[in-house]
Amino acid sequence: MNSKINAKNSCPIARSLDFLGDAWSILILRDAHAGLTRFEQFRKRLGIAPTILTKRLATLTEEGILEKRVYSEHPPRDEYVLTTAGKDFLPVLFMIGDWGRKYRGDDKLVRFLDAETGTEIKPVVLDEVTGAKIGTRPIQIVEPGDE
Amino acid sequence: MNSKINAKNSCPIARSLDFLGDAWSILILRDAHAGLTRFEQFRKRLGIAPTILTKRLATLTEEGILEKRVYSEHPPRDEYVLTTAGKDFLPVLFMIGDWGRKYRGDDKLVRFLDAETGTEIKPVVLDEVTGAKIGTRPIQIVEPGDE
DNA sequence: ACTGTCACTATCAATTTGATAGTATGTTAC
DNA sequence: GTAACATACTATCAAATTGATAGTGACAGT
Repeated sequence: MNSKINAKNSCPIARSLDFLGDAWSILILRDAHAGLTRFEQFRKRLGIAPTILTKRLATLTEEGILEKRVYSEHPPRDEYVLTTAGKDFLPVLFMIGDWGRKYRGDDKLVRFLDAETGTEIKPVVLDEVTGAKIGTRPIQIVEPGDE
Repeated sequence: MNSKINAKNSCPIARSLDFLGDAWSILILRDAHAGLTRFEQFRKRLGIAPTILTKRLATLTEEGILEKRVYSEHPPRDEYVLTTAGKDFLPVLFMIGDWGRKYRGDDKLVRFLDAETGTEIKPVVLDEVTGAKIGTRPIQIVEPGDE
């Protein structure tokens, strides 16, 4: 898919697809949120070929989702940390996970707990304005320019 | 990426990646939620090659996200409608869109309004149990088997 | 008969993927 | 001091996927 089409699309979903729309990128982001930062950590955890990992990390860095940082001059070592944009991707990951748990789940899934209460997190998407759950009320789509 | 790896993974995010992790699939789902159902509708709206569209629709159908339905015997015509699993994907689409609006947005984006109130929808992910916004509190990851 | 619509399939060049091996720059153990 | 190890990659290349273009089959309308 030509990413230049998406970048100029008026749809906010399409705009996100330059890096999303690739399974490895999503898994890298997941692991970055779990605390991984280094090339070898990602490679081992994901079982991804180094060629592909290099490409994905480069894309995510260009897209401003990860940031490359030198953590050792001698020997020269780099790590990849989440930017604010990357951290803000967490809700998307949670919703993807929630869908997977519901429709691809069985008893052997990882669980995410609230560290303070120890309770399992049940993510829901609400409209902050009306307080309604997404999907329970009709939606109106407005193209830019139309009033 | 080998999809069989993801299907047996203990991570709910990985389990979702058999169809997600492809930009076209996400766009097809977006348009299905906007009311499109037919091959030619998707093809024209997305500018996708028919070979690719056939493959994506087949995958989404196999995965139980879309359902193929004959809407005319003479002439023979099919359409693709969202299953419950497909409809439940809407919150994910909203969060992807929300991220895109924040980090890839400008003034020329489509807006989503609550049809009843006419207000713009501002999606947030909350933990239904604690009521806290996702990302504001530390998370504990529990592997299956570990107590 | 001819043109049009719809839901595709066939063909095939170009791109992307990803497995494997190797490299550059160092540190550590003996 | 040299052999092994660690990290973050790059080079190579076969295989798979992508996607552009053209065509097909079943019908409808005029």
